[in-house]
Amino acid sequence: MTRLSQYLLPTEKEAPADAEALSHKLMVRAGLVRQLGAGMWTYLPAGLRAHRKAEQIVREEMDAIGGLEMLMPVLQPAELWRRSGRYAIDELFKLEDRKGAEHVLAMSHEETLTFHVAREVRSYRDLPLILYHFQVKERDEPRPRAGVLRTREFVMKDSYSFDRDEEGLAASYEKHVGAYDRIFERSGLEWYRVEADVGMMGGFGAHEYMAPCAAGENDVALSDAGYAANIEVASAMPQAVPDMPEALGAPAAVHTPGAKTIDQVSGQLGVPAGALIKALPMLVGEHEPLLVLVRGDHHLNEIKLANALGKPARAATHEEVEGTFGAPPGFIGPVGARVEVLADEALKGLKGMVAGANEPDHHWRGVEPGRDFNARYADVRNVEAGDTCPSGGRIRIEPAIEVANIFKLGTRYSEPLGATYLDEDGSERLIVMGSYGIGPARIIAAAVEQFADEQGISWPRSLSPFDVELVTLGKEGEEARTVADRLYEKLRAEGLDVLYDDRTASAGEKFADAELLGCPLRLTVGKRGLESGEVEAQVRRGQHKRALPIGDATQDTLGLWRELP
RNA sequence: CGGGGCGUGGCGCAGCUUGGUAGCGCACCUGCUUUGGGAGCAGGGGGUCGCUGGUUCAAAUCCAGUCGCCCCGACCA
Repeated sequence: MTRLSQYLLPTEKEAPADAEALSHKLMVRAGLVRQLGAGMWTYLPAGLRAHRKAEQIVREEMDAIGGLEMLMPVLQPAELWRRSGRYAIDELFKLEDRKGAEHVLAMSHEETLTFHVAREVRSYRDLPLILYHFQVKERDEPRPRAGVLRTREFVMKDSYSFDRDEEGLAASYEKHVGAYDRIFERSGLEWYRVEADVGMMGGFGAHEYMAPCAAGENDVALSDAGYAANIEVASAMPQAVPDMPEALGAPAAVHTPGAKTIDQVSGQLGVPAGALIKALPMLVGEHEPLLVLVRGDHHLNEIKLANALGKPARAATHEEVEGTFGAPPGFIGPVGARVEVLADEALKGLKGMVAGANEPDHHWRGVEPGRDFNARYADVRNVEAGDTCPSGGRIRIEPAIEVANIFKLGTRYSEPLGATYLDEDGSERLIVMGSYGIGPARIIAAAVEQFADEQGISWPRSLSPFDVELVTLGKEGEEARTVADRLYEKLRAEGLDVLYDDRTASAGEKFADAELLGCPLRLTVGKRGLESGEVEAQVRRGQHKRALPIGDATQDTLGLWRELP
């Protein structure tokens, strides 16, 4: 029974003043969600329907690859997290019960499920397994933001694969790639599967599913040649520097008073920023000094640097630069450097460069990497729009929201939690794991972001809280009401989810609300249409209207529905 | 955690500079009229001015503290 007169769909003409992101504004205005606190959101009935639509797509595709649904608690003993070494994570909510026993609120369920599998799985005959659940995750986010996009509590579908070996893991991983590809195909979103950072903790590989939208927190490097990677790990051929200065037989000192920044140096010397060598004094693992070089117009990517070094590095402070690096900040350079030098690969083979002279107010011109200083090389820069990707296309960079990720865990959890099995030869082996997350709330928020227009939300039909919004303009006892009542019952009998706006409100108000909520199809039954024996159908995406003869309205609606995006 | 901003009926805001017991629009309730693009008229209900303390005869307004929320950055298993 979804008559709007008896439903809770509190729409607002104005968005909350503190809302910034489009999905935040529209989901509140359309009556889908309400805020309880920072990063805490309530789903109202219609919002929950959309969330469930996303969940159901995920569930069906998980079941299709043999995933087994279960349910694990959010409240957990702290001990489990001590064993995996994740107890110290700041994002983990910690609490005590009345007896003083320590607990946590789970931020994901690797520990929990590995704990169970360690007890229930004994033989290679029990493997492989894919287990999953939909459960609330709790994370003490440093900064919740953008409505439902980044919250402290949210539902995630997380699945975990358990295999005998890495070969098995690869197969389970591929199954998830297939399932996730189908999930996002069905969702109606614009999406990309991109290479992701595997982080310090794991080694084999990871992908993220990204939905491009303005409120996205990630930057994704894309090319028409099919390249897609998170900017954190993206790699590409740099663009050539225009108007490079001429090469010199040997470096020549130049006076550059007060020129401490790339802009100042390139301005004073009249050379492009790309002709400069940007020298970044870093400390690796807090102690080892390292001078990292990138082209003047490029930017260091600290994640790629950490991956190249095998451990994180941070920028040295001014005091540390003068002490440890023996050079004045702003004029540091690789020629005659006292510390180890790591150069970005984009510097290889360049000539006629400008670099700091390690003396106040001086630079060198005509510097050539390899000739004038030695360095080891690694790809540690951010790709830039316009670079050439490995498959030959030009890179563009778009903001996107991470809607899912898949990750090869290996034995990261099976080892500390003792998840082993007996192999055919009787030897005890560690179970090899993968973990795969997907956020239904982000899917629906991304859909709102991607397809909204001036009037409001425009759902893809796969995610819409209702298939059809039926608007009657007739009052109790009038023909338009009677006809709409009948149509409502018929459409429901055909299996469509119909939101029936039977309120006594003005036509304008009903239409505006319908467009704000954004169901893919709207049917209007009013006196005007009935005079010519028709009801009006309006497709939300593009707002094209079409008249349906009353007698065929049910079948015509079903036909229209099947063609919708 | 660093920087910035904001807390006044459900939503959006004014009032604060210069203290005198709270107002506007929307929404809501009642009645009548209206009914294909956010209706009209009339009547009405609803606010510890985030909280605590201080100054004062008197605090939404001044002072101190505190809590909450938003944005940028850092962070993001």
